[in-house]
Amino acid sequence: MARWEPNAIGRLTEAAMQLFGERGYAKTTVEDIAARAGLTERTFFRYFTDKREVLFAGSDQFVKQIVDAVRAAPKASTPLDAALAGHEATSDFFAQRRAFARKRSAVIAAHPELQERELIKLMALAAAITAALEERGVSSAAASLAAEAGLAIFRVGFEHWLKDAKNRSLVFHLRAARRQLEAVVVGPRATRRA
Amino acid sequence: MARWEPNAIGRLTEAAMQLFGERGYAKTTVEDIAARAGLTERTFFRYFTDKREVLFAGSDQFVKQIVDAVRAAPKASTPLDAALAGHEATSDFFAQRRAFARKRSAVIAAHPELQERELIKLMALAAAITAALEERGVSSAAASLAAEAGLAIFRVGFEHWLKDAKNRSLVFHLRAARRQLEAVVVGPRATRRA
DNA sequence: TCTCCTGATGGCAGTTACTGACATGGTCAA
DNA sequence: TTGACCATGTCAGTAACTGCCATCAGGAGA
Repeated sequence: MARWEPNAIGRLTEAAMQLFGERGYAKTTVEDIAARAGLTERTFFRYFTDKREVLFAGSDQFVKQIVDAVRAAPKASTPLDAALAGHEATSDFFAQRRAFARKRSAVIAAHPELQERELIKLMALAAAITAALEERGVSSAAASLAAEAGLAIFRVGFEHWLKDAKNRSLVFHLRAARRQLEAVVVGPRATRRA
Repeated sequence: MARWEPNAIGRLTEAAMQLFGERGYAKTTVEDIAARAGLTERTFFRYFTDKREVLFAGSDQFVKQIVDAVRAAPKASTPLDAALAGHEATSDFFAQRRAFARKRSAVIAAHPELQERELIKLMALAAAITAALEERGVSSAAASLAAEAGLAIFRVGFEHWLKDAKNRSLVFHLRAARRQLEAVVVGPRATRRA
């Protein structure tokens, strides 16, 4: 028998999600979170660099999954399509966790401190995608723009996916957003690409 | 003669920029900043909600200037062009402060805590631009995408402007980035818009 | 079986960001 | 001259975060 309950990180994360939802971020102390998880404040700070980070554990693997998909995209893909291939690779993952994603997004949306952390994680993702695109021979500026435009598409598509009463896939919403970005950039009366 | 030295906010901001540059963000306390500005910690927190905010004072007026320019853009402009008209409206402002902008950007780039704050300010700007575009009759999703794509252009253009040894204007770099985004979205062999 | 080492956890003291309540004292209008 | 004003100061308190050392079950080796 193990000396300690397993999965301390998971318990802390779960406790934090609950408490932030119940009382709000500012009104829950790290001690509260640790206590609900059956641990102490000190242990919390061994797993997470700060109070915000508790909702963002595992984002590294997430980035890796996306970057791998960018690398694996067909050579002929445009930079934007390669970036989107990365985001589409998360569709199955999210499909299994729609309810959880909704809760988590609601908590984050309600707390600017958490939004800040989410934004910097997304920019780290953008930087990783930019690097992956550069590996593919895309120029630095084009890679940045494709990565950031891809992120804009992801943000809009993800939001619509969360709200979608019909439960259509993330891929569906990403592609819709992609078409819309094209229209917005090129203009309504533009000739479409060959 | 005034009872107190004038421009407390400016002195605090200047002191903070200096100290963050000299010792780094983490190693300068709010008390340090206040002392260099000839004030106390308590007064610092009357002007700024937290330690990070000291580098972001006045961002409201900044947003207002951009949103006004978006509103003033020609009716016929595409959503993206209207958003970019907003960003171009800052070109003269920045032209006068290139050296300051470089210092400030260097300090922010060196400190993730400050990047987080900058990102959330930029997202607030995106939200304001989105609202302004919706006022113009642009659909919600298109407005979001145009605002975020505009921001991507701004970020890339601004970075190039900072580094530009030839000191070309921000407008120049924004337009270059805009062209590049179009290429990235539509694809290299695409037909250009009429 | 004994022993030693490892590794997750706890305890504790210290620093600093931030807040609320109240005090101070030039300045300026009446 | 006076009194209200208001930017600033003082002080005490909470909570985020850190460094250092203690604890102690379990596994490896003797």
